[in-house]
Amino acid sequence: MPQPDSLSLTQRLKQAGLRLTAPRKVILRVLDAADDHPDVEELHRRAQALEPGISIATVYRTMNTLAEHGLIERHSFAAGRARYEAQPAEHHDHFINLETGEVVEFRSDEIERIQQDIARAHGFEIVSHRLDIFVRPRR
Amino acid sequence: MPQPDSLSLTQRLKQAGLRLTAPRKVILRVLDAADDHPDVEELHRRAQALEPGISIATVYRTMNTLAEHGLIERHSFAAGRARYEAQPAEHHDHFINLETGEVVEFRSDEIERIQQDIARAHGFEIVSHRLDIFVRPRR
DNA sequence: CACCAATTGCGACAGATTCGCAGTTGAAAC
DNA sequence: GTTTCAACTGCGAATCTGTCGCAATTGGTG
Ligand SMILES: [Mn+2]
Ligand SMILES: [Mn+2]
Ligand SMILES: [Zn+2]
Ligand SMILES: [Zn+2]
Repeated sequence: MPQPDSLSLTQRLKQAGLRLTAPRKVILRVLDAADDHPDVEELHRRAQALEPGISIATVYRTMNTLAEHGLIERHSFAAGRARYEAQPAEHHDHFINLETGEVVEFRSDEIERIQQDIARAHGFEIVSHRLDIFVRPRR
Repeated sequence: MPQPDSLSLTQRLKQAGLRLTAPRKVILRVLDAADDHPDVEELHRRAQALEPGISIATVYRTMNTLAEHGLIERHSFAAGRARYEAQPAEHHDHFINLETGEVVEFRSDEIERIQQDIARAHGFEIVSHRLDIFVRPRR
């Protein structure tokens, strides 16, 4: 059951009872424009480009707040910095191209279904999951 | 194509051209005895119990070395410390019980196959992957 | 327009892991 | 059995990512 994703990030932020502050306006715009999976430093860089003065601590805190409220997803594909994306309309998993660092999204209803089946067989209920596939181009 | 897993960790260590030092003897024994997914602190604790004086820096370095040579697997189920296990004979994925912290292993040949198919369809070759499923007991 | 809890910027702090370095030691070669 | 020396170790300092305390600011409601 995905959330009402027809709403903009801004609308969802207010709906969650959070304040639409100046830094958040900028960060939400950055997230909305992103078609990749930027880390906090990159988000900060992009936000700074739009509006200098935003603190990186605020980016960190905002990502925490947005994640807690389900407006974004946090990933940790590799060691090091976490990476983020706006909560997608439909769940997907990721290929990480080890040669380029590029991240490609995919989705398999079949895999999703099997996960459910196995979890149920073990007496579990799935809260969340992540499937990260590290790949390289076929030669 | 799994590696020659019939060999003991010790044998594989030597075969990799690594030195079988006193601390490593202990750490390998700890890894071999573990049936769970301990973190560095826990490994250090267990190693200390067998042989006081082993430094945690050595445990860190040893885990890196063993991982580089494919003798162990490193996991990061949650934020915080990484967790380890001896390279299993057969690949498996993990359920993480959010209520107890317990880790349960499972394997689905079907999921593995589908991953291969999708990767191939994208022109990728899989190097590695991880599927972590965070669950709770069904009420 | 006043009010006040939520939010921000800043620098200090924390947790996990890595690193530099001097001393030790496997194990290969005498 | 000795010698030899690069690999390895212990220690503490350093690094890196992320969090926190606090005083100042500010959304948004009345
Ligand atoms: Mn999935
Ligand atoms: Mn798998
Ligand atoms: Zn994605
Ligand atoms: Zn496991």
